[in-house]
Amino acid sequence: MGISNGDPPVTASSSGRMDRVQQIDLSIAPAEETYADQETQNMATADYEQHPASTSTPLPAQNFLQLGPSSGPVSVSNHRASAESLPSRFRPERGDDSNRLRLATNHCNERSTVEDGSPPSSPGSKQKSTSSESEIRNQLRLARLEMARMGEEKEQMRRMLAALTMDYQTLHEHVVSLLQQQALNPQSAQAAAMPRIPVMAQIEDDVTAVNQSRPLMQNINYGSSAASGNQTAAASKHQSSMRPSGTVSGFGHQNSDARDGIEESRGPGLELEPRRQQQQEEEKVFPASRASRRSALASDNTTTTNKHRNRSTPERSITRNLEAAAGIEMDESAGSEPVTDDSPPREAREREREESSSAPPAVWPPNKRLKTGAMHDPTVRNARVSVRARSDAPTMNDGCQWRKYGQKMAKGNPCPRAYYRCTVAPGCPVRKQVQRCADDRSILVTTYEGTHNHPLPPAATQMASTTSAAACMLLSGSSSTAEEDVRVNNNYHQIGSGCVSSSGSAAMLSSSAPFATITLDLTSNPTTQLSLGGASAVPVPFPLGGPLARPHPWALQNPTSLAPLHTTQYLSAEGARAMQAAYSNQPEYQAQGAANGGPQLLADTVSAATAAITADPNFTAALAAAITSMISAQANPRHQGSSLAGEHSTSSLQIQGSSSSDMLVQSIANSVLRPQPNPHNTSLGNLLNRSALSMSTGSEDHDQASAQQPSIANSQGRKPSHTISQTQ
DNA sequence: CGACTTTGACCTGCGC
DNA sequence: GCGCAGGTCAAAGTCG
Repeated sequence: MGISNGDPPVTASSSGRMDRVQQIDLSIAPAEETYADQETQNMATADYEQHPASTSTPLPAQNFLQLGPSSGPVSVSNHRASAESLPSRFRPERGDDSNRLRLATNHCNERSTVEDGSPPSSPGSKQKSTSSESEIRNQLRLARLEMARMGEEKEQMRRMLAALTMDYQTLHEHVVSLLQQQALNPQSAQAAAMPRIPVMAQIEDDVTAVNQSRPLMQNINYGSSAASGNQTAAASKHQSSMRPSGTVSGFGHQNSDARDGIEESRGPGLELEPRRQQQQEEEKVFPASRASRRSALASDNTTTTNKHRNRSTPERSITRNLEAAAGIEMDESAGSEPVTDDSPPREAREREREESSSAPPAVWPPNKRLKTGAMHDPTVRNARVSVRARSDAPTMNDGCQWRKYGQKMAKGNPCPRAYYRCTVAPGCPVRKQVQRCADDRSILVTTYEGTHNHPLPPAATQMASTTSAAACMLLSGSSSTAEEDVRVNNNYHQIGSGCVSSSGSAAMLSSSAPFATITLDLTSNPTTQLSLGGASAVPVPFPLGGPLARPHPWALQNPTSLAPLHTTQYLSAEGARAMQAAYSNQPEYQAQGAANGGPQLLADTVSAATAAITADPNFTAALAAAITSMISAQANPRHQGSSLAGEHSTSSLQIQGSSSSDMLVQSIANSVLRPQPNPHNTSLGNLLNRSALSMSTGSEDHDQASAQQPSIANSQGRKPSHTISQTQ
């Protein structure tokens, strides 16, 4: 599946992509990875997790098997049984074999060429030729044996995938039925507000049991778990805290306790013990309360000069990180607690800082971890949702209150970029960037980042919901990854460069590495465009509004792990209508719309965009192709791009509709339309399952896909990416 | 007077 | 190590 287009070299964020490859890719092996230690195929699961070649990162236990929505207590044993064979199965043996075969073949060819050019009558040439022929025959025989073995493995993988898919489907059906029962129950409303529905708790317990029994399976992600499973404790805490109890996020497993929040927020997801340990270690390293730190900084700020006030010292970074990670908790402390001077003196804090810096490397230095564009959680801060819309106003009216806190001139754009912070609630981490398009200054590009930790106004809520779903979908394409310590399950959604026209016809989503960015282009015409970009883009309809009000825990896993690919899909109007119909059938949205009485235009936009994106069966193909491309890019680090949205070049890839589109589309629709406890798992799980299945359907499929892929026409000549334009 | 905007400085990550 | 670019902060200024 190698897409060879000169892509940027591997960056720190690329490690997560490799993890994703391992999560999803059952049959496509990184073409460039070589697993010299063939004996490791027989290694135990734990050994495999620590296999030095299995990932470019030192992160063990990041080999995910994403099964999709984990929805039921059913067939856990099957998962376990299936997983028994995973360690060796998921190893990129095929790629390894392929490489070896390829190398062998090339070797033979080279030899033949050289020898053919030698004088045939020279002494010893005949003998030499005979020996080389025998060698070639031996190599061919070996190659055949390898191929036969690969075929057997392929069959095994197919069977395993089929079993996993069946398990998942069973679980999903079970959960759906339970949810329906809950809906019929008069107490369903209350149950819906429960942070943790019983069935999910049971599933979670089952999955946890499986994980505990099998170390490798710790990272099995059932749908949303995929995202959450990788989340760090801080991120989990952040996520859990970011869900106000009063919000409608049905999947919000609220729990004030950080560690509980990890498990709860992940739903059936699995938490790695090392992550807990990491959080504990972090707390050890930074024992002081976040509030006191903030107070300390505040007090320090008042006593120091402007130049030396709480500037970005490591401590400050830590504080930022903690603040961001703490979410509401931190906000509350900041908002309600007066700035006291109970903080330790500067000397003490510097000492503490030194201690922190000298802490064992088991804990990634927070001041380093935070930076990569994300203060505390790369997923949180890396995921963005952009909205392009024509507006004469300085900023779009998205229903939220914003306060401008900065303005900078961005490179490549004569128009300044303004930075806004949500002021609806104190401490809301949501920020947005507003910048006019350099080409067309009538177009306002608004990029949202973060998740509201407060209820949103009706107008903003709808849009945020859709945005959230879109971001989830987008990011679901990218499996959870593990950055250095794997932090996933962040309620984070971004809009990068997509569009949904108010007419309900055009929506273009794109994401680009290293930031997973979904872009809604409201400036385009009625054709819905789905652009899966750089990281992974999933076409999702976004109502104008703002950041995600109802975050999907699993959604923003690790944007950085997304492949630098672009996929663009043009959805048919028929699909849009179908999806709109489906959308209108969503009780949640109906009730919401009725209660809110929000702008009908906004609702129409959302519904239309959702419909357009999710109804089109071809979307499935686009998604599958995007995932495939992402996997390929992950397998080939050179393909990893780091360009921001709108900066990457675009290539085109023509793909045909997928036969599995119905199910996937339905899953996506569920995800978009029902941001409930784990419905998004469906889409993610199906997506991944489909992707894995399609990838495991044989090498011919791969070859076909590979052959399809690169029709690369760099339009911008920067970092090549790929656009999947679906032909209808 | 409070809320908001402007603006220069600062910090960090990344590429060279 | 240096410079660049993006992002953030907070004092100063502005507005209602």
